[in-house]
Amino acid sequence: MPSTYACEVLVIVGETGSGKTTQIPQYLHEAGYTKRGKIGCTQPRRVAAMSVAARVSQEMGVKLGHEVGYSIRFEDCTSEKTVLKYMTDGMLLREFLGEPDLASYSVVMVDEAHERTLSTDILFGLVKDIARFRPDLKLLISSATLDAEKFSDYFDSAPIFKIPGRRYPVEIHYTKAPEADYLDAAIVTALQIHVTQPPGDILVFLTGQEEIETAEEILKHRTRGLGTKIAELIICPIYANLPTELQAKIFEATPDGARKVVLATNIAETSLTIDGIKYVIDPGFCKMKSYNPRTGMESLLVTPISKASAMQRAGRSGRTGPGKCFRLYTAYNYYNDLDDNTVPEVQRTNLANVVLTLKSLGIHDLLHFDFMDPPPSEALLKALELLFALSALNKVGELTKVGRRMAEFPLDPMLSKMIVASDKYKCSDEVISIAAMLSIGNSIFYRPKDKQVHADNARLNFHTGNVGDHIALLKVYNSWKETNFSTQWCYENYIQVRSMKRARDIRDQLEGLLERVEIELVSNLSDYETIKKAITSGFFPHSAKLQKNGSYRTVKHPQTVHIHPSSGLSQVLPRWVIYHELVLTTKGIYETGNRIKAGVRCQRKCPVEKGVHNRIENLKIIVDITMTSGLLVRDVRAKGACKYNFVY
DNA sequence: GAGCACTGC
Repeated sequence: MPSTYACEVLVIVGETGSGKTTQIPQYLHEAGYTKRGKIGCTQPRRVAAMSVAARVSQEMGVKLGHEVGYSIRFEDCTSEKTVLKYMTDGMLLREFLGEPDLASYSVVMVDEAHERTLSTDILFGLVKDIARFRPDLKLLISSATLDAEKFSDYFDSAPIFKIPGRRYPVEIHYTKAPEADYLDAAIVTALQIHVTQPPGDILVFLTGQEEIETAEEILKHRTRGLGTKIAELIICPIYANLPTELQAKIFEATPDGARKVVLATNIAETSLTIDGIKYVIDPGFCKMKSYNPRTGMESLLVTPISKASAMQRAGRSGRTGPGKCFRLYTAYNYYNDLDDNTVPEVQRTNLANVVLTLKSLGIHDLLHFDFMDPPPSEALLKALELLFALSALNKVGELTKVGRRMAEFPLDPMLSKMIVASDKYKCSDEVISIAAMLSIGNSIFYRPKDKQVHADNARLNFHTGNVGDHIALLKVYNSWKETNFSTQWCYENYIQVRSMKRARDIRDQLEGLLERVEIELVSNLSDYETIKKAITSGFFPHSAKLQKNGSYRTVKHPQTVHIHPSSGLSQVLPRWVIYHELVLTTKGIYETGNRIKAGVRCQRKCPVEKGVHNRIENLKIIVDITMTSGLLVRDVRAKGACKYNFVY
């Protein structure tokens, strides 16, 4: 049936501004496709799903949430009437769990497929599979020009349909020789544009908060030195962790005679668009997550970007008129050293959660799952091994009852396991708070440069009684709750309001899910030991033992690590610790010697010479250890150790 | 005594 099958899948290529996302679902609706099911359209980001749905409902003259709606985590704006449904790709993946054949859909459109998010890649395999026995299901895969052929090949030579887009020309400039210090080069370039080029704002792509803060200081210093000889230069930093009220600055209109320079992370590449940008400075780097399946360690590394990413960055200067992009690498570097596309996330991440999801969809032979770009098999095996150790899978790789309960939670398996275990220890109330706090990552505590001492003191308050970081997080959440979720309280305690609100949303969702897996909401604050036991039954693979010299040795993949100074236990040094994650830092180059360099893997070709290579190699193994006290770990270690012999 | 790209469920 290849010929009939091929007609059911269509690859759409359309640049931004082609209207594919808003128009195609409407055409299909008019053509009668919604008579026998919904049209679902996935987006990588929540904001996009919401705003596109709003626009389409307006164009169709219907109320948002009626015929046209959207569905994102924490917010379902659809009704029984909804026939055009915009949603995040992760949301459709969750829907698969309840409806494995997507019976209520007649059309699925995977939009922005070129971004290759983890969810998009999993969806590919799943929709390709159901299309085999559901010839009535139409699949639309919409992507940027570069990978159209690849998508077409994957979907059995599906036809490609091109939609022209409108775009302003962008002039690309390269450096004549590689830059030794891209940060300095970026600053010099920005100042040169400022004094020599016609009006228009500047966007500089940097790798992270620290780099942005450094650049801001240097720029301020240098423009001050020039005094009134030059026009005003307004410096606007922007990165995801910047408090919301400070982010607003980039959207303020630039006053006449002045020029704005926006110092941004990759957030400005896809997630937000800034009006008035005419010049882009692209040093060619970003921070990227990579995963070492051998050690199970994830790390963030400064890495050269891909050609696709460089083109996306350049395009940011041509949104409202012709633009210019200054690449701080040579044309030779661009054509010969940069990869065509960014390595898809599925190939550089821990797959424990993906494997749990696929298993609960009844897909057992994961090594032969039809990934467009398969992850390393070691990563799959590692995930299977972990799930087995957590008792989520049995010896033949089938989901256990524990595993089925775990799969209900949108969390990493170790966090889900800790929640499932809290049933036994009668402390689910506290454990879901901790799980929610841990799952937002490390953006809870706000630590401005000029008030570090105050911020650190505020943080230490939550550690009274020498409690570990997990219990401290619980105290933070409960204290905030006692103030009736006060914003003022957050400011006084140097805590990020936005993160806390997210923690509350996640916690509410987890509380709702407890009911589904029949875990009673029980609180037990009189005894932290039960809470620690629950945490340990999820996190025993992350245990480490104190060494004589004050460092720690991890149990599973023996390696020397240190407690991160931001941990409340960095001065306490318990005999045993359970840590939440290992992080790469600049500490310990001599303690761990070569092992550190071994930790920095996946080093890829670099478009610039020496200077930047040094920046990368000087990163060392980071280790943040967040932990509970030690006594629990001993019995758990024994339990974990005997389970590690799993061979799939 | 050091760091946290960006999403998403």
